[in-house]
Amino acid sequence: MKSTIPDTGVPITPPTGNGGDRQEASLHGETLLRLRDYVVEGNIPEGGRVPERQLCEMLGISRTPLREALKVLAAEGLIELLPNRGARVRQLSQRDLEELFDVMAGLESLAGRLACEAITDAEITAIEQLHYEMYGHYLHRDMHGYFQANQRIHESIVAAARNETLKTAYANFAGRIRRVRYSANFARKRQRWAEAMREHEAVLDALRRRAASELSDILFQHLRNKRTAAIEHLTEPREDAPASP
Amino acid sequence: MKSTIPDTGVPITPPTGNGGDRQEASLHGETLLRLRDYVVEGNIPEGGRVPERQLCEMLGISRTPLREALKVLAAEGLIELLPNRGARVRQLSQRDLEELFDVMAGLESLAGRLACEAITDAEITAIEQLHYEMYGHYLHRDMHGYFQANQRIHESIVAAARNETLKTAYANFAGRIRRVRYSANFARKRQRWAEAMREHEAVLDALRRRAASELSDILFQHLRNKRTAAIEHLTEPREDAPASP
DNA sequence: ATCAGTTATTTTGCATTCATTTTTTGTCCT
DNA sequence: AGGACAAAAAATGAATGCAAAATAACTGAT
Repeated sequence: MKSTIPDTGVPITPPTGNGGDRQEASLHGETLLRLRDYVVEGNIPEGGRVPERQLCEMLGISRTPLREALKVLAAEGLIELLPNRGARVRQLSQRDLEELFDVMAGLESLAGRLACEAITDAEITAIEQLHYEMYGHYLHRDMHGYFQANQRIHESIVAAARNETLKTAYANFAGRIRRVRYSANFARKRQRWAEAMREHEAVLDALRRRAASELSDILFQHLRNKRTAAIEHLTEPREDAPASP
Repeated sequence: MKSTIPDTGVPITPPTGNGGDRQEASLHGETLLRLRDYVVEGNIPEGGRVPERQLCEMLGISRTPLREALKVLAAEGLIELLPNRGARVRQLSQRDLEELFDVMAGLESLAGRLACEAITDAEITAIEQLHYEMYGHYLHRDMHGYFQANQRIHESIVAAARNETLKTAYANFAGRIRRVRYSANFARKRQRWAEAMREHEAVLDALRRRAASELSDILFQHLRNKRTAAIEHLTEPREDAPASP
């Protein structure tokens, strides 16, 4: 067999009890949730083949609901379906990444704008808390903690926009670049770290003043800078690694 | 039979020759395209049931590819699938519409911002042409022509953003509110018409100057105003109709 | 040994079939 | 008549089966 899925010999989650606390009546829905996570979490290498047969065994289901789920994932942009040649995990070109980051920037920019119309003082306080927490991680050079706090801040802004449609779209795009986002989060680029901290302070400032268009600009620029950092990181992947093996 | 699909007795498009000039290798892909158009064009009343069986006969296919297409359309937000109770054309609440308009506003706002970075003088000239054309329709009270020119202007801005991901997302959301958008395009509200013309002039002005954040603001506000007009139109549907039958 | 051509195996796409669930129809009772 | 219950019909969800396409394996020639 030439599949690219690491065969652990066990289903992704226990076959009977469903994995998380989510409930899904239909097998198709359940499969969709599990498969989406499985792909988003990077269990299959980019561009790797995804043989239906093997996934069926993995999930303990027949091909019908699996294929339905694959079609949906393809529509979401996570995988691509080549006619008669099966599904592959979508490989994102540099251009794809640039586009995705820009769309994310647009959505967050919008979220900020809308948030200014509806956000409560309590919500702002909560975001400030997250900001301080993030600052702590920054001081301790805790990349992972920093990343998580950062994510939660951005999610809080999206939540404050009070727009479920936006939230869903945001989650969808975030899923597509999740792997890259994490790994490319200016690993060891301390300069960019400091810069990002300042940008976040500007975000908070604009948010407190409910300055919608200003916040919109700041958020867009913030994500634009993140995009630049991410692309750079991918172009010159490891600045501390030896030049040759 | 209690379906809500008008039964014309003929397939949506001739079974053998495919409807448009689009080509799709798989039956599933073909079905998806045809069904999406069929729904977007409003052939099924809102909230109407979509019996698989009937659609299969209509399209001359078996249930498997049809069901795959339905799952995708559900993921796109055009229809909803109730467990064990089939597919319904998604009924948009007023809140849903508000959210959709806002997201569209965000995407167009982003498109304008990005367009400022890459748009050519020729493209701007083309948009100006469309603007004059639209002005002509405005003077002649030609709603349909006005609407189409308007659409093309917005599409041109999105195209000038040079972002396929954005373009796809935009098309998706546009599809969801297509019906409402058209019917609600301030029918007979001359005041709003004039206002929209002025806003479009401001758009062109900012575009010529490549004033990204300014254009972003203008486009957002423009769409916001459209949203208000659309919602109003739905709330008080016909201002010239008699109050009682 | 390498490569073209051919055959065998696997994989995909779609149709069909089977088991449940829902909806409708029919019947009986008040 | 009207409503509650039960049986029949239809629709959905998922598994299986089958034909076509693609991939892999094999053969033989250079």
